[in-house]
Amino acid sequence: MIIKGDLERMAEEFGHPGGTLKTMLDAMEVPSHARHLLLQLNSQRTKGFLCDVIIVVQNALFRAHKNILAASSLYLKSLVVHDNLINLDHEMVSPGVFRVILDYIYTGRLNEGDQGSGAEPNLGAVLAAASYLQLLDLVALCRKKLKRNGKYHHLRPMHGFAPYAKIGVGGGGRYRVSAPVIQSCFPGGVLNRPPQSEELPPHPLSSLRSSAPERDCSPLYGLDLTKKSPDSQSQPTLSHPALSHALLHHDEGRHSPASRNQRGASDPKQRLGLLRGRGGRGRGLRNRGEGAGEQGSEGGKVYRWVKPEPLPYPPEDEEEDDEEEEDEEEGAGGDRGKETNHRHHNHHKNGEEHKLGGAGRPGGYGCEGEDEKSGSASEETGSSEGRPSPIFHMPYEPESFGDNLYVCIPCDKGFPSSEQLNAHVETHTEEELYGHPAGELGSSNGHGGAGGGSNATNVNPPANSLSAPLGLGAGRGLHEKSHWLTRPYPCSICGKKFTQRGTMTRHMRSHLGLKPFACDACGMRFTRQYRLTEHMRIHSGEKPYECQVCGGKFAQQRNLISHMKMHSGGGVADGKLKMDFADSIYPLGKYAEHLGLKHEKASALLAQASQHLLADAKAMESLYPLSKLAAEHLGIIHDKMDALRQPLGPPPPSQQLSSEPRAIDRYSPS
DNA sequence: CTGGGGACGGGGCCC
DNA sequence: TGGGCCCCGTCCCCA
Repeated sequence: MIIKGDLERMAEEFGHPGGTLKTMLDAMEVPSHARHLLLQLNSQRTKGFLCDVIIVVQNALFRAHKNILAASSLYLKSLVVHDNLINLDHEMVSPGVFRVILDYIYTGRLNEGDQGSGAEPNLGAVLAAASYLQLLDLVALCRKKLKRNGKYHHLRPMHGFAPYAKIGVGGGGRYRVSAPVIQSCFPGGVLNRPPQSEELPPHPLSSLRSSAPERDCSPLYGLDLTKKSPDSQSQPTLSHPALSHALLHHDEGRHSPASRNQRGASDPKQRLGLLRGRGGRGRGLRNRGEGAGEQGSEGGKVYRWVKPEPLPYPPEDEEEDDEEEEDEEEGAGGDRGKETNHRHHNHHKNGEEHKLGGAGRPGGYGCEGEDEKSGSASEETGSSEGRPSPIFHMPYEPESFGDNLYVCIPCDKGFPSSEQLNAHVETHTEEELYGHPAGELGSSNGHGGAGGGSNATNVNPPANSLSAPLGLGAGRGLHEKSHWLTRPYPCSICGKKFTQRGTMTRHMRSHLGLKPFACDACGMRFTRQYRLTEHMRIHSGEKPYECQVCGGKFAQQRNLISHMKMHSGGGVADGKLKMDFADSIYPLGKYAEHLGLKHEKASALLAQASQHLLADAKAMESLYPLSKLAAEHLGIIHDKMDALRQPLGPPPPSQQLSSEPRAIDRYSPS
């Protein structure tokens, strides 16, 4: 499998050129070792075992191993080196094509898909995607096959980029991002790049070979993306969107201003790729100190809301393991892409493999309650891109559903491409959506409640109910409709709906374990910078929030609030009282500004305090100044009123509630 | 066992 | 689009 040339390159890659080669060759005493190793890796991928990276391709998620991807392509390496989630431009790589590519990476075989059907992937698409992903070996293989098929000449003028002519073109395409890293190796750019050698690649991981010259030829490769800078303040600025994307996420983990400056430079979808780790989450799985997370168990799978069905394949895909002779015709390079289709049947052994969340997700994101009725692609209308679409994906076995990877939740029709699915979704009228006979598509039991209690809403979300408001009874349908209209941003993993896209994106991070913000002190990671800011107070010992009743200090404002509720005997029981305060405390709000409190917050505290003061004047006074204002509002403690008429000085240090701790500013990207 | 504090996650909302 | 802040809620620890 690994031939001499590969080992030379590997030796060079790992810094042991020349003399070490013999050692490596000698070490390969079992000729099938490499092959078996790859088979094992692929098997692990199909099971999701030890998969440490998720590749998002449009609406599809694939799981894989960073090492494999990194060894296959410098471009992929740059993406996965610090991110556990990478997002590929779906205009460059379709899910179907990427599935083929991923199979190739793990097997060295190129499954060209169903060429006859016209459904992707086809060689041209694979070629373009391979070029984009800088899988040079695959590029060469595709070219060879295309040439053999007499099709390559159609692509050749564009050097294989014909289907994606936007690449490298100066203007316009909305998703015209991430020109392949190849570009940097050829100053003329991708489109000017001379055709690659027709020499076929020897090994699916032979980017090891390509890495050396690429490092030499582009300053981009001078960036060591594999090394975290101990000093987050100095980060290179990249003009290359793809690399800047990759770097961006590294930077976000370091919170450097430079990284913030990268905002907007990369594909917005790629910004989703902020994965820093998949620490175990959820109650009872606190990942203190990071690294507690487990990987989910799905591998190389795409996700959609479908019910897992009994699979026609055995759970293990070992059928491939034997003894096909490769390199039957390609000489030194060793063309691994046999013409025979080679598919890897991924199989869920149990429902757990349908979870994305992995550990800490009891029940996972089940797909129960819905039948799989994969239909055929037929509708071809416009696109619903850019607007909410009831399209969701759940773990599934690509091979189990043929090429119709995209399933419309309402009608369960499958489509070979997201475009077709989006087009199909367009055909669903609102009347259809809410007039659907109840129960036909299953019951709804998850409303994705607003706020709080993540467990209650994230566990076992019924696919159909969470993803689309279909199949509902009249009354319930209206209710769901209101949800749908007021929460137009559904999570593509669990289907929970959100009022704002940003909230949904943030929610997605939690699904994927995206924790870009790392504590330099303990390594703990957070999904939000604000959380890190809070957390840093643990290390700094800063407790800027002080209870004016008992003098207790708190590092987190919310804990002070909670504490104040204790003082006030349980909080505000009368919501109207709270509102009355909120509506009438503008002067207080002004004063609250001095305290760093927002108007609403001040009113809430005031309301809480006031309830207490009605029974305990001492506490009222102790909440000074808020309580005094409250007292004024309530007409009590009149003897304090004079004090309020005096100019407001700066608040006591303990009341600078919103003052962000300067000591930890360095942790803030802003 | 209970209450309080510490710490953290998720969602809403505004900027 | 993301950051910042707030709120709700939870878990864990400890007295």
